[in-house]
Formats: sequence, structure tokens, C-alpha cells
Amino acid sequence: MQHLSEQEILRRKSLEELIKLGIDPYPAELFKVNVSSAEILKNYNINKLDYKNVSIAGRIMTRRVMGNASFAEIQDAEGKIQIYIKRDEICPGEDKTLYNTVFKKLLDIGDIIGIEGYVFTTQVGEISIHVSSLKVLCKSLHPLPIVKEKDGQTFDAFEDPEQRYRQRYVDLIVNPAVKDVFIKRTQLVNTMRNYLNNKGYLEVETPILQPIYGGAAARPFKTHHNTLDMPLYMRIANELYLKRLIVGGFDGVYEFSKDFRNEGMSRFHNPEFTQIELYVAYKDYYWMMDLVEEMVEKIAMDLHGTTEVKVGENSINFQRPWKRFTMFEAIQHYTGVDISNMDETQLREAAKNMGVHVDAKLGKGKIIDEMFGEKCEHLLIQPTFITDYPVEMSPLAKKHRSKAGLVERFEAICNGKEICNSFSELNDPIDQRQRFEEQLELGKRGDDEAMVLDEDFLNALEYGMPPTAGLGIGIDRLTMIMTNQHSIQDVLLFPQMKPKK
RNA sequence: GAUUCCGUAGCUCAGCUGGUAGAGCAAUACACUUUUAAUGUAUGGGUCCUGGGUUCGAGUCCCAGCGGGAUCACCA
Repeated sequence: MQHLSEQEILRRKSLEELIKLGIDPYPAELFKVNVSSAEILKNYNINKLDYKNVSIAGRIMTRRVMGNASFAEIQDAEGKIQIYIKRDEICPGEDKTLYNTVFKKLLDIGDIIGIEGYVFTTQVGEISIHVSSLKVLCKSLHPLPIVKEKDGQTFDAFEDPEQRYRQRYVDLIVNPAVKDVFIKRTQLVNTMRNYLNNKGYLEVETPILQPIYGGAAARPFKTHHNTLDMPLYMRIANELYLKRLIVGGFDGVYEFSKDFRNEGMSRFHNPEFTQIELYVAYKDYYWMMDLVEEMVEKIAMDLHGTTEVKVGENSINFQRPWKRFTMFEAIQHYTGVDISNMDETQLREAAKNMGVHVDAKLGKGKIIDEMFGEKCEHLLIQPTFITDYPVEMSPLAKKHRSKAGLVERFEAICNGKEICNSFSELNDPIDQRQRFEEQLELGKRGDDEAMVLDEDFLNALEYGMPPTAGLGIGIDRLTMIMTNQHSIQDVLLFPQMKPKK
């Protein structure tokens, strides 16, 4: 038996009382709603005649009882609206039970009711609904956190992160701004989907349970299939499957992919997260940069009506064109050192001079990556493309058409963080096999994030994949920027949490 | 994983050098027919995260654990 607080016991008693009065606290039949709170508040003053007979349902959020008349606020999916309940209006006869007992005593903040009535404006000027009938739709058994508000100031906000994430339903009820973040997240996904569909690309679904995981450097979750009696891995990326589809003759495919990585958690990392990956045949990474600019600019416009987005202290402008730097140019720009022709010994020396600590085991590519990560990335606030990465770090990207040791790869950096990763895809099957073999070597040396060799993927490439541009965008990260949220947990409805006791 | 801060009523938070647990909102009762953080009067409500220890006595001090936040590391 669960432990009940005083208030929870009282609510259960009220529930019993309602039933004794012949009122079903959880009725089965639909309640006809003909308007939303937001629509009334928006349009009532424009056309008052339309709101003589409104029927609306919502949760009781506040109550102000003044004898034989009361005000309350009810909240529906779109917002809150005040209702005015007069005893003799909802109880026209001798029997005043519905008002005196049901409304005043047995109903609580948090209960859901349906009302009918007409809209009017109170003496203080607030658009309200004058209630003519009231129906109980759902009795709530837990007291709701009470958040009060005046002149834009909030009092006693429900803000303990642990409770908010564990009981997101409560968070959504009492913190309307939270709901708005998730509406924007869906708008963001819709904008992308519409944009890509309009270009004629096909949204597809590929396996989440994979016998061989691939497409990224990460540690996977491992699971087991009972009937087949074999291990399966939850995908860390869908890249290799989408490229198989390009081999198969689709010219453009994309997937919003839930990926799973068995790694540490932080305000930027949840064990499961969402990426979109896109592959388009006969294109290269320059072409893909144009697409990213256009699509992300469109997202900003659709969400905010402007390309200018506030993120923390910064104002970020997504208007095209974005700045483009090669990785070497970026390092030269921020450190004054030109590393483009350095060998490994010189690079090690340069890193030391910059104050970048590099492990003796790191190869050339990793040293460059460390320099960029420590000296440049966090300074890139406005959206910027960084291009042409060392080949060692990009086993699935095509070698650069003119620069030895580099690949045709770019990342878009924004607010000091990567928001996408893209390359001209490696379609030379012999080169790809060599790269996988280098990864195997890394794995043997103890790198538990090294890629495994996927023989079937190589087989596909050997049939021939057209030149292809590929792209991955972290949806959670992009949503954080577009909605100005500090933590990934604030853009995931149900972030991963340890069970409580 | 490391460092650091936090955990007290349904919610937001006080609680001093250790001395029987406090406020506002919410709840209960009464009053009040256009209020709005409604108001007035009265009342009830606690496993002080858990387990040890020190002490005559622990919400408070010490140790361990659980959960959470922040920062750092790996990573998207």
C-alpha cells in the first residue's frame, strides 16, 4: 500500500463522495468541445457574437471562491482561461448541491472539468467564461504544484530538475514554456521533413537492431535475440544502411534515426538521441554545405520568423551564406600558426607552444583535432563551416580531390558546438577496406570505439556506389540551440534517469 | 569516471555555536455574488533522502550509501 499524504487521503474521500452523489468521476462518454482557450482570448473582442455558446474542457489551475460566486482558471492544451461560476446559474432550482458541495468542496485544483457558457469581460477587463453548466471529467488524486504568477513574475515555480524530468507530465501541466520547447522541436523536424520531401528524397527506415554496428566511432549497447540465439547491437548510426540504399539505386534517402551509444552522460549527451542522416547521389560536400545553410536558415525562420536566434548570452544569425574555413585556416586564424605543411614532430612542437596537451600516442590527425578543439571550436559562435579534416579521423569519408592527407569533410559549428557532420562519401571499395583494416588495428590496440569491419557493406560498395554526399545532424543539439535550452534533458521529453531506489 | 554543491510539509524555501521542527502558497472550517499572487479569521499537515557513528541530546557534526544539479574528461 502506497503512503498517502493528508491531501491525497482527502482527495480520495472527495472521490467517494462524488460517487455517492451519483457523479461518475471518470465518465466514459465524450465531452463535446467547440472552442479552445486561445481562440477565445484571441478572437472574442473581434467577434463577440461567436462566443455565446462555448463548450470547453480543461484542468482547474486556480480557484477563488467568494461565497455564492467563484472564479477559477482552467487550462486546456492551448493555455488558460478564467471561468466565472455563479451558484444560482448552475443550480437554477432549490438544490444547490452542484455548487455548494461538488464545486466548492469536492473539486480541487488539478481536476478536469467540462463547462458550457458564454464569454464576457469582467469589470477588471479579463475575458472570461460565464458558466451555465459544469461536468466532472476526471478527479485528480495528487495535489498539483501551485505556480502563481503576477505581472510576468512567477512565484513558487516548480523547477527541481529531478522531479521535472522524472514526472514530465507534471512539468508539462504547470510549466507552459516547457510545452512550447517540445512543440518547437516537432516543428523543427517537420520543417526538415518537408524540405527534404520537396526535394524528392525518400524517407526510409533501417534496422535499429544490427548484427554489426557501424557508421560512427562509439561503444554500442549489446542485446541478445533468443530464437536466433545471437548477439545484436542497438545502432550507433544508420550510415552504412543508407549507403546500401544508394547502391541499390535510390538517389536521395534520409532517416530520422534514434541512435544509442553506451557512453557517459552530460548536458550534451543522453544514451539515446536522434540524428537525421541524409545521402544524395552524384553530389559532393560543397553541394551539401549549400543544402545545410538553406535548411537550417529555413528552420530558424519557421520557428522564430527571423534568422536571428538568441542562445544564452549570444545572438546567432543563421542567414546565408555562413563563413567557411578549412581546419588549417581556422587554426591559423585563432593561433597565428600555419600548420598546413608540418610533419608530426613539428606538429607536436607547435601543439606544445600553443599550450595544447597531446598524448605521446596521438597520431598526426588527432593532434590537429586537439588543436582545433581546444583553440578554435568554442570561439565559433556564428554558424561556420569547418572543412577538410585529417584522413585518420574519418574512415568513411573520401580522400580530398587535391589535398593529400585530408578528406572532403565538413562540420558546421555554432555556439561553440558541432551541429552537423558531412562528407563526400568514400565509394572506393578498396580504399574503404583499407580504412576498416586500420580501424581493426586501432581496436586491437585497445580503442573500444574503433569501427568493426562490415563485410556486407564492403560487398555493397564493390557493386558500385555513385559519388554521394552524406550528412548527419544531431536533432537534440540543434533543438537546444533553436529553443535556447542549456541541457539536452530539456529537449527530451523523457531523458534517461537512474531509477529512484 | 573526477571534482563540487544540494536533498526539511503537496510546491517554493528558512532553520545561527548541537537543545522537542518553521514561513508563504496549497489543504481543512467559516465569511464573502465581477475576483485575479483575491481577502479575513481559525485549524490540521513531517521517515528532516537512507544507514551507521560522536553526544546526555543530531535536521544541524563525522563516515558510508542512494538520488539529483553544475563543471571537467570521452563523445553527437
